[in-house]
This record gives sequence, C-alpha cells and structure tokens, in this order.
Amino acid sequence: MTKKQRQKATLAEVAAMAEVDVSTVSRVLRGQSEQRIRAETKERILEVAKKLNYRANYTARALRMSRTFTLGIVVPQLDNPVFSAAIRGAENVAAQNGYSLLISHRDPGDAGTTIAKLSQMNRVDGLLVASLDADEVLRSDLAEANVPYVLLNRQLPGTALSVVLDSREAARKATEHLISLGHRRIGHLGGRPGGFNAQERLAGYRIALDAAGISFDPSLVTMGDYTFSAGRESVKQLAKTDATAIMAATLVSAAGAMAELRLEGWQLPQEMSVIALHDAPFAEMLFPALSTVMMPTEEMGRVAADLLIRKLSGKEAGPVQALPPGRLIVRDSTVAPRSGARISK
Amino acid sequence: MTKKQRQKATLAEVAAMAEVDVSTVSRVLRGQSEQRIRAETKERILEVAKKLNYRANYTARALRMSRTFTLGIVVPQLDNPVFSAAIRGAENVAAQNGYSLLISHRDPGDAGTTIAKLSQMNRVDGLLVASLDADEVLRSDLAEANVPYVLLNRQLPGTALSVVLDSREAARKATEHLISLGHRRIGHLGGRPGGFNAQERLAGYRIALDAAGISFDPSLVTMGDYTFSAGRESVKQLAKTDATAIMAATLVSAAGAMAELRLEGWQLPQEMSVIALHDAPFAEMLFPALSTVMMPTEEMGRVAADLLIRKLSGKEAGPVQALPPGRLIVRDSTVAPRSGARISK
DNA sequence: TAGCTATGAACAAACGATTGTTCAAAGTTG
DNA sequence: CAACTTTGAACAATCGTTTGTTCATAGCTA
Repeated sequence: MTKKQRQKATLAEVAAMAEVDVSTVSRVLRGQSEQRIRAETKERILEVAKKLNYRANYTARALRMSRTFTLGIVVPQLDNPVFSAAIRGAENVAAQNGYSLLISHRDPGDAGTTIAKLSQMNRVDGLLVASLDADEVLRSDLAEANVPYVLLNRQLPGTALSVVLDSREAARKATEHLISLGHRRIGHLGGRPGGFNAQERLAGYRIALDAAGISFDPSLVTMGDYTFSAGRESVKQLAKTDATAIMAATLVSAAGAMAELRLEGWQLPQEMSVIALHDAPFAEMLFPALSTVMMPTEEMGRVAADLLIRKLSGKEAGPVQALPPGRLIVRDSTVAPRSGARISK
Repeated sequence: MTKKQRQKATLAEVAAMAEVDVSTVSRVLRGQSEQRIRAETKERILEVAKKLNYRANYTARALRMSRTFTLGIVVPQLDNPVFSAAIRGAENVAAQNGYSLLISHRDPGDAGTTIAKLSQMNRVDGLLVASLDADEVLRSDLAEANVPYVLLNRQLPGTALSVVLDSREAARKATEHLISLGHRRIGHLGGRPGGFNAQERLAGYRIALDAAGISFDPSLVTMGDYTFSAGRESVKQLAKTDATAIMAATLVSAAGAMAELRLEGWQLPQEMSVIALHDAPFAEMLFPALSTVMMPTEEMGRVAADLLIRKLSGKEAGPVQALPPGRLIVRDSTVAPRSGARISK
C-alpha cells in the first residue's frame, strides 16, 4: 500500500528537502528561466518534487502572475446543442493550453450581470461570449467587461473579436440540395429579420435560387424566432402555397414545421421535403429523419478559445475568424417532389 | 459620459483614499468581523469603495483563505440533456453562494486524469462528479481526488456523498400509466444489468406490474445501453411478442424503438404505446410526441451543489440525498391498446 | 598574484487580500 | 485623580508563487 501524500506539498517544502532556495526550485520546475542551474542540483530538485508529488498552487501562481489561466464562457442556453458543442470545443482547447473553463449560464433575466461579475472579480483572463441578445443589449453588457473577449457566431461593428459560422454558405448548400432533387418552389423558415444570421441565411437561400435561375418569391419566406412553436406557426403560411420543400433555419423550427404538417395530414417527406441548418443527434430521431447541413459548432468553440488564448498571449490575430462551411447530411426528410400537385385535404 | 474605472482598484488604494489601514477596509467590506468600526469611518470607506468601483481580487482572497470558491463539475457528455440540466442547476446554486463552476468534459479516453488534474492543482474546492463508468473505474479515479466530492445519480459503497434520482419510482409511475390505459403486456427497454439505475428501473417496473396483478414475463425485458441504435435493436425482440406497450429507460432508446417500429410498418401509437423516463425538449418533437416521466435533473444539480457547499462549510448532511420522484407527462405516444390483436404484416 | 568575469544559487520584494495582535486615546471606576 | 477597561484602528504576519537583484565562489586573464 503506497503512502498517500495527503497534504499538498509547497515549494518551500521541496526547497527544504532539496536544501536549496525556493526560487531555485521554482526555476527548475518552470524550466523556462534564464538562470542557469547546475545539472546535479536540478536533478536533486526534480527528484524531491516527484517524491513529494508536488503540484504548483494554482492560486498563488495566479496571484503572482496576475493571470488566472481561466477562461469564462457565457451561454444563453445550456441545453442547446449548438452551445454545448461550442463549450466542448472550447474546453478542449483550453485544457490543451493549460486553461480551465468557467461556465456561466446567463438567464435573459439578469442580462449583463454575468459578464460583469466574472470579469470584474478577476476570475477569468478572458471571455467567450455567445449571446442571442439584440446588438445594443449585448454591446452595453460587453462595455462592462474589463477583460478581452471573443464573440461566438456574432459580429459587432468595432474591434470585437469574433468567430462566425458561414451561415450563408450553409443556407446555400441546403437550398442547392433541394434544387438538385428537383424542387423549384422552395420555402424558407427564417429568423427575425433583424438578426445577422437570419440575414445571412436568407442571402444564401437567394444565391442558390439565383444560381438555378429560380426567381425569388417573398411569399415563400417566413420569419419567426427559432423555436418549435414558431416553426409550427410559420409553416402554416407555407402550407398555403405551392411549395414542395422547406429550408429551415434551425433544427428545432424544422421539427415544429414537420409536426404541424403531419398534424394537418401531410405525408412527409413525399408531400414536403424539409432540410434544416445545424445538426444534432436528435435530427436522426425525428420522423422522417431530418436532412441537415451540419455546422462546425464544436470547431467554432475551438477556434474561439484558440483566438482568445492567442490574444491573451500577446499574439494578435484577425478580428473575425471564419469557419469552414458545413456538411450536407442527407437523411429521409428530403426527396424529389411528386410530379402531380398536392390534392388539398 | 461617465469616467471609466479601467484599472481595478485594490484594497490598498481604497485604504489610502479613505485614510485608513487596509485591514480596516477589509473588515468593513466583509462586514463579518468582530472588530467594531466607527459608523463614520465605515461610511467613508464604503463611499470610497463605491467611487473606485472596488471589487475584491478573487485570487488574492483565495490564496489567503485557501479556498477557491470554485466548484468543478465533471460530466461524461455535454450534449446529454440530463447533464446539461444538472449543470444548469448546479451553476445556479453555485452562483447564489458565491461559487463559480468549472466545467470539465471528460472523455472516456483519459479517464481519471481530469478529476486528478482539477483537484490536484487546487483549482477547485470540491467536485461534482457524473460518471457513466463502471464502479471500479470510477472508484480508482476518485481515489486521486484530494477534495470533497458529490456523486450525481450514482452510489458507491463507502462514505461518498451522492444525490440520486428516484429511478425506481419513476419507472413504476411510467409503467402504472401504461397499465391505467389498459395495457397488460408491457415491454421494458432496459439498461445493462450491471448498472445501479438499470436495476432500479426494472424494480419499479416490476412493482407496478405486481400492484396490478400482472405477472412478470422476462421475455418482455430487453437489455442494452441507452443509445438510439440500442433502442432499435432491442425493440426487435419485443416486436415478436404480444406486447402492446413499452416502457423505455431513456428518451433516446425510446426514440430508437419508435423509429425501428415505424420502419417496420407499425402504426404508432395505436399498435404500440411507448413511454420513456427522463424528459427533454425533443421528446415533444418526436413522432408521436413522446410521453415521459420527467426526472428532476436540474434539481439534482442544485441539490448536489448545495450538498457540496454545505460540506465545504463544515455543515454535514446525510451521505445520500434522494430527490422527488418525477412527473408524468402524457403526450401522444401512449394510448389505450386496441382491442384486437395486431395482424402481423 | 591581483583583478575581473562567469557561474550558480540565495535574498528579497512583490501579488492583494485576511486576520491575530498590539496599542493609543477615550471612557469608566473607586 | 490614578488605575483600569473599552473602543477603534493600525501593525504585521501570512497564503505560495515568481522574478529582479545581490553575492559568494571559482575560473581566467594579464
């Protein structure tokens, strides 16, 4: 049975046992000092440190260096796959660089307080911020931050660092997929017109249409937030048109649309193809299994963390970091349109 | 335009401006000192502190007090609704008590290292641990932890603190719901026989059966892990029986079962009712919308964090904390059985 | 051999709080 | 009025590192 090293050893203890000064121990253990150390001494210290199972006290180091080696990530929702993937990515990169990730779920209610709280208490060196808030709200929140930050899938005029998904290309790709199946009348379940992403998605949709020589019809575009019920509501409008396919801005709104259509007796996917942007395990569980364009959200987290760490290390980088487009995943919800028109029930 | 307080003020600066000693400032600001302070002095200090927008430096306090006021939470999956809800709950309680939450996603690959890393580097005061690992693996991991910890929905013989969901009662309730609809032949999509939870769910299932005077039939019980594909596989076995309803251990396996049945041409829910334990937004998005017994997973996170903080404050509490049962949510996937037997296709 | 330069390690000062101890001035007692 | 007790605040040590500075000793140079 090995003797447990219960009490954590300090630098002083290692120093005492190796019969050197703490500063010497520190230099040896950090390795990156200018100070030259005799090989023999170094070895002796290393040996003692191992024997005592020495770990640097994190807090002391942080205090001395005025750096916490902790990143904060602020997300509006924890159960949204987009954010959990981003968190996972960020956590990986953080860990690889010796940083920890402090998580902060931010209720819309206490907007602002979180960002301020984390950064003002010197708990983090920098912040990763995902927000669904309006520009002005977000901006005023960020004004309180006294640490560097990187915005996730969001751009704010000014010098803010951002990592953005290529929503436009994803929307284009999704729409193109529907077109390639033979659809000509394609609806778009979009987001609120104000949002940057909604705009981009719509743009991608139009680009694909243009490329195929299909003229844009505003009546095929709906707007709403990205919820399940918004999807249900919005699709009612499209159901009245001759659309044979829908490109939905999010998984959840696509799910809402499919649920509503089914409730109204539509046959899916025969009578209406549906594709959504983003992907998550539950896309496969829907009926019919939902075709999607998977966005690199985990990579977004990784790149954002990397950018932030880089910035904290003094290395600058471009303010806006773009990500690879997104991958089309064809499942069961997208098929060729039926030749005949749908018979109203 | 308000003058921005860019540089964070220190205790010393406040002290200087208020013309008192730092110790006095500290006592006034903390409030909980024995030391009596003249009202006038106190007011002056408070005023200066506000003017300077003073925030205690977190790290310095942590070093001095040998407490980080940070909790770590270790989860196996970030995208699992169960864990994200637990994280949310824990984060809330932590924040309320002045603690932050450090998140650590733990790949099955580097099992063990994470727990050790967090606690050995003195980054956290305590750990909230959710694990899907086998008992022995988990146990050996935890042996490296040199901080108090609370297990989430897990019990380990010994003195470990745990917060557990009442899976048994939830399973009973779900089964009872099916029985009340008139089902007599009820299948159970269970977990691996080794797991504590699988055992509990099976027990609850049997209790409900017993209470209704229905004899237990082992051929109606399947075992597998809790994945979508496991659900698909397992349900094939049940499809061969005369079961009219299924009580699934998890949402995901229920989704797998429904997908498979539908693929085989079954009419849902008419030909097979399905109910699952746990709940998440996507339960509503499935087709048919899945009835569930929602488990208080967010509360699990809250209670666990509370228990841990309590322990850290010296207040002891019972080693195992039980949670309220769970709430039946009836959606569209559970209906009364058809009178006639199903005609094989 | 006296004087100078490397070398290797100790010294010491932070970092910014918390908290036990000391101490002067004011108030109380006999 | 001398001695003693409160009261309110300063003093000072400490938490465990990091890092700039000092300083012996040994090795060279002339």
